[in-house]
Amino acid sequence: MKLVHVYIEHAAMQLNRTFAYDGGNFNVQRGMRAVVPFHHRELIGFIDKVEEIDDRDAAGFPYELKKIVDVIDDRPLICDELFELASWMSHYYIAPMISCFQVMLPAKLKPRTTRHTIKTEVWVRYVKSAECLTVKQKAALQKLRESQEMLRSDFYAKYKSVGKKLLEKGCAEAFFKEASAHRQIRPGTASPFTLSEEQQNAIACIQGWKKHHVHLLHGATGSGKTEVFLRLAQDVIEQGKQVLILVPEISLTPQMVKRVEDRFGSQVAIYHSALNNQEKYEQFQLVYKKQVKIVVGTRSAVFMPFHDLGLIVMDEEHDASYKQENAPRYHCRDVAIWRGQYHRCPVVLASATPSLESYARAYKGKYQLVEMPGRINQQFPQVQLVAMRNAVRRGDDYLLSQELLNAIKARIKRQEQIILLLNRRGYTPILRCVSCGHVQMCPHCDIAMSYHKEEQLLKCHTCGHQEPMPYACPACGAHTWRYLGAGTQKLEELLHQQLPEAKLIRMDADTTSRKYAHQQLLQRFEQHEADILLGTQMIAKGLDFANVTLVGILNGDALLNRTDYRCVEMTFDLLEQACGRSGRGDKKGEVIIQAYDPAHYAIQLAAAHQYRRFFKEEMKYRHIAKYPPYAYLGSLVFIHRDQKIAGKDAHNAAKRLYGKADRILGPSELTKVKDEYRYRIILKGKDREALVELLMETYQYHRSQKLHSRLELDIDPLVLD
DNA sequence: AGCACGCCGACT
DNA sequence: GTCGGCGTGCTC
Repeated sequence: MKLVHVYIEHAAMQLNRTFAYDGGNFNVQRGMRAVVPFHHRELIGFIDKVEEIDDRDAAGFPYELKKIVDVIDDRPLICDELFELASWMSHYYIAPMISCFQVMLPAKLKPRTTRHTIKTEVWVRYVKSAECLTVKQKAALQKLRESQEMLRSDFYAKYKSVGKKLLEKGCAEAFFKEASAHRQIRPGTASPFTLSEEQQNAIACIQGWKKHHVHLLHGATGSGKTEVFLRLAQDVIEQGKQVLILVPEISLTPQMVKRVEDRFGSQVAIYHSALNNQEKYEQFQLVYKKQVKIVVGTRSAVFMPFHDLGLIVMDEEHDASYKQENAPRYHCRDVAIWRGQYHRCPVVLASATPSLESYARAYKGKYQLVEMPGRINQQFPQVQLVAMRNAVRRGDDYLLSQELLNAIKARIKRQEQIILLLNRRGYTPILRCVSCGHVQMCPHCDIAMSYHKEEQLLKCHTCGHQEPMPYACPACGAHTWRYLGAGTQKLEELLHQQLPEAKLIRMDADTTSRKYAHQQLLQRFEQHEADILLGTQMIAKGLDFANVTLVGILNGDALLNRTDYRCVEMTFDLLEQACGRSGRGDKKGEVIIQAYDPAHYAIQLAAAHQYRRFFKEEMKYRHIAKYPPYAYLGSLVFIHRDQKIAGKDAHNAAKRLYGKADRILGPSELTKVKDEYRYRIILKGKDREALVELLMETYQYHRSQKLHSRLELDIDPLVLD
């Protein structure tokens, strides 16, 4: 008989082991999904190992082997490569196998759901011709015959009554087909640009390595990295292989998607989180059935079922959205490099501001460092720093200095466009009672609520809780409020007062919640329907508007006030990326950075575009404090609705861990989120594998003690606040 | 999770 | 003698 080992998903128990079943007469292979009986119910699981055993041996099992109810797939959904990848991830990120399978698949194919939810659509095809047809009917039938098959709705739309008649007469017939992405066959149109010497060099450097290798393409903003990717991709496609291009967030990089589609036409699949389940499933099928050559996608696209990858490109490789913040907490970069190694193909990590980890590896020679320091248009924007302390002292608005205001006026006069970056949503973040100093906090999180003037609401930016703006102070009954800080809504209002003639578009989480809102707003800006684009950090990256000659960064050092070990790096990235939005066309660009601490090295070096010096400076601090890339981090967060329980479990765990890691920090209390208290312990270690073992051991102990708090592990955490 | 099993007290 | 309330443990 066939002994089949199956991974099962179960809500309460994180089952990270297989269960054995009798495979019966089913065609069973590793990576297929199967319906199995499990404790009085039927569940869907993933088949792991299949072995042929003697029936007498089966009788010797300490438990009764149940029969598989059904096998869902007729070929493995998780191929050998992805199975191996899942095993690696499960260990590397300390996550259950089943969660690794889950993250690889679009929701429609995940174990919970059954195959019945897969959408089908009605198609029509040619059957036969007949004598009795009218001229119109004959013409319609001929068209159908030429195109072999058509979507019934399209067919009816084209030939209303004629189409129905043809079906009635039996000349055409309807049939069901699984819905798939509709791709018009269109060739790539855009002709390649002439390459600069720098671009040619970069391509030669990368192609010089025949086998798998990781390359770090450090190219200044506007240096023409995209064209390098497209050339490399073209070459790989001509060899008959596939290409994966990863981008941080598709809605923010519409221009990248457009350029790839223009060049390669219908050979491209797009995969990102804004697609609905059906759309994701359709794009997944395009790759599974080998119908596309290139995938452009966000983090989750790194799991597409490729069979012959020839190149992986990761644009903006430093971006934090490549890290998944729930289990399995993988970093897309690690997975991309793993797959590159498996397929023996080059992996190109690209950024104007590489992560310190990647740059350090390139610096040491583990990756090939390819530099493109110049800009295509040969000019960098001029950067001006404004010390806000002085500006406020002489009477400027604390949001907008006179220098920036004058510069904006000058651009509007010259019909040029402006991007303003303010890293804060809402109107004024904090509402404080003048008489008693009360600040309204979110009832579920220990975080001050933000005031949104347009809707007259207080919103919590952590959990989304909203409540109407209180008239009287709940603490003392007074009704004079003081507004502290300023957000995008407030800035919009201020600009309307100061520059009543200027048209502006505001872009933040509040104006872009609708699907395609991003693209629409950006398109309107591109067509010069507004002079000013005002937004949060979502507008700092990837945008390419030739007519923008001024970028204003309103609170250049806001990120520096955070407690996170990466806040300085994040400040540098944000400033350097924002600078890159200015002067991308023929006109000279300018950048104005307002800051309260303009002497800080992150701001000074970003203003001077000195990545290398920033790298060396910041690495000193990381070295002293033993932070990445000098050490690995592990984070343990204990969570419970009862503060005492969360705190006690965390302290006990810290006691047990003491002396086992190179350094241990905490437990420190984090802010309450969604009514749950959280305590974090941070471990630092030189040896990642030892850290993994230690975290795993702690987790198992925590489970074996049946403690009530929930323990969340994160190895290589990116954010620690 | 969710269900069976078993231990023990209450009640016919 | 038996019914049922809840704590415990298992799921191929």
